Amino acid sequence: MLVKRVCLKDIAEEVNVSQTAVSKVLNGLPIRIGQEKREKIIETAQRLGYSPNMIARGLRNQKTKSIGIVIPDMSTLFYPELLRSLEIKLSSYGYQTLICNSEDDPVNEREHIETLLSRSVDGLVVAPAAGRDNIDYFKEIQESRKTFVLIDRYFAGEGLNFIVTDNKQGAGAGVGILADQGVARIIYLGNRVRNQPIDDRLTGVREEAARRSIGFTTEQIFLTETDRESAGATCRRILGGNLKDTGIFLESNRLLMGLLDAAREKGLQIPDDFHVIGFDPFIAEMAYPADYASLRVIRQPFSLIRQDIAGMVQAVGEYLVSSLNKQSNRLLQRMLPAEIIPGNYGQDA
Amino acid sequence: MLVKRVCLKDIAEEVNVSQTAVSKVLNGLPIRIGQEKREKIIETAQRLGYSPNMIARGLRNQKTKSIGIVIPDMSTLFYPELLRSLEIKLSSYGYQTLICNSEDDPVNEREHIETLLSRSVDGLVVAPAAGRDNIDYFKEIQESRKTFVLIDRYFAGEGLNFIVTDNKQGAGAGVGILADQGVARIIYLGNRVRNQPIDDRLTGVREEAARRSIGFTTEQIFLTETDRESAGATCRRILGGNLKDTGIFLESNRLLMGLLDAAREKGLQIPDDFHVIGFDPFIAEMAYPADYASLRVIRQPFSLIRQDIAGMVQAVGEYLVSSLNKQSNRLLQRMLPAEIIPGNYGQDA
DNA sequence: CTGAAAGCGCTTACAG
DNA sequence: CTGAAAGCGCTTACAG
Repeated sequence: MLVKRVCLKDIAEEVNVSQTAVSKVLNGLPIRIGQEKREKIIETAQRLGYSPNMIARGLRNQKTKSIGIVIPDMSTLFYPELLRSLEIKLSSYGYQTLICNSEDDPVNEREHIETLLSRSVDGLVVAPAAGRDNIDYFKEIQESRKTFVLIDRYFAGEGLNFIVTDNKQGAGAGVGILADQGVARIIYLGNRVRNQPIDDRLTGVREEAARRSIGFTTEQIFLTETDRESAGATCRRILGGNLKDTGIFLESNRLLMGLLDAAREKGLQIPDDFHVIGFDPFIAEMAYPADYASLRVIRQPFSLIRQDIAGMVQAVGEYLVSSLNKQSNRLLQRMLPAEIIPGNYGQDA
Repeated sequence: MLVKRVCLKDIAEEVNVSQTAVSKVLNGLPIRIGQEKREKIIETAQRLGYSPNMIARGLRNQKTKSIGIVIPDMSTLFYPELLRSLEIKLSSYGYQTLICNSEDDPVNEREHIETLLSRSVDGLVVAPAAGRDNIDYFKEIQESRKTFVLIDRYFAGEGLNFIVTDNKQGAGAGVGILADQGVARIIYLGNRVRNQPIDDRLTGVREEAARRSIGFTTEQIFLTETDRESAGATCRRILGGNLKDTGIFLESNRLLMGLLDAAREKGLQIPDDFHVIGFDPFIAEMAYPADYASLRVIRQPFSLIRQDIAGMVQAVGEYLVSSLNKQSNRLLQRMLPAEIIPGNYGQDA
């Protein structure tokens, strides 16, 4: 049989007190009641296995103790990692996580947010999908005083809350590493589909290159689809040219395998034939023979620029808690510094 | 200002009909009402941006159109991948995914399930944490006729629903591959913390080894903690012994990096000095120099046994839909075959 | 056929 | 101080 969950009324009848009394005692609210009755209520609740119906409570309180999270992608380790930390954090504050996957499509994204809103989530954390389609929609939500924050990706100058990596700074630091390796010329490999954070990376490279008088012109920027095939094709063009004192800047770790595939074809190695730096540790899924072969191109590990996921999650957690409790609704726009993970040039790998 | 969402009553007042009429029209339920009024209702709902409050609906219907998912781990690519497919599937059926992370701890697991239940999820998909602590609890839930299914991990002979990989069959197939490579002796590297699926793997190896008269005794089973250090230490002991015609069977992909570290230290290579097969494509997070060095131990890619994640998700999806709609509550215990991903021995890697 | 009213399980303002 | 009653936003059995 479908067992009915016990509710306040059941306890009230059992103990012979009002439902109000039960509610107040169980929630630790002030109420004058005999010690004996109080204990009886608590004992009975325990015995019957009472646990409050959060749906009813949510309807009554207009608060559900839940947070909606929308991310564009679960196929790298980046968002799952972010999700995991966020879930642990929120759950420690008693919040339930509702996740949605937009698959980087603004239409999906919007539908998912509508659903989350119809489920009365108390707050929304969104790593927005590609494009600017939903900016006005986000503004509406934020202006409705719903707790709202963008994570990882943002939009500049739109007055939306965000917590992201300082991509410009990180990219600049990466150029510094290349310069230390004697690079005199940078080739930038980026995604064709643009968004603010990766534009910031490009800006960071351009500005730091200028500051250090490293050659960097428009012809040195290559944009590509991120699938391995396309990235590989683009890289074959890059690697076909002159590579003397060249550092290749990878806008994201998704582009690496394509680069390695192309290098392998041409018999080139890192760092012997060119230098590399890029954003975020990449993961290799060692399922296919070709992967091993391509990884061999890396004769010595290069440095990486890593986003501070833990820091972002920490910041989001703090923001949610403060925003959810108080009515404070001030603008929050934070950029967290990226970190350099050094390779080991000069040592034996 | 915190904008109030529009509700049925608002529409009813605006159009001057009963709330009942609005509800029925909007839900496409049979109602005799003038074409004009009907259109007015729909138009008004649209204009005011009405969207039903799922919390209220959930309370009234005792159904929330939501599914709770509890997984033990988000740090490999396995569960995120599973989560992603599941979320896409469920969302296509109009179900919201509530996820929780037990961190492989039964106490967390139980707390999370309590929370999910208090949120009136319609169903529960659980990849159970280590140990058997919650078996009785799971039984209670399943017997209460709540839609309930274990995924990826299960308990034999307990009458609980599950959809998992046929680990015994997969492991046996793996032994076949090793045999084809001329292996005459198997060393089994497994997790110290046991559960049913990995026990099945061990059984599969044992039975297939016996069938093929491949040496496999208790001394050839090594159990270890799964962290890289511990696995490495265990593997140093293994690799210190005789390795002639030896195939190492890896119970899970988490053990690989330890094996590679140990092999590198000892100057051993695959397949020159020993053979390997194991469960699931492993991922390498290429952040640290040592990872590259250790991966070089693999001179030629070995074969892998892969679980059919897409198949499991498909099966779970089908089960949920049928169980949620009908009152059919029959026992579901399915094992999906594993697949071999061939390495490329004999070719140049 | 139709719409007012009950009720899902809570919390809390308010009448006694 | 206390507990009955209202109300959160829905759906649907039921009285008219």
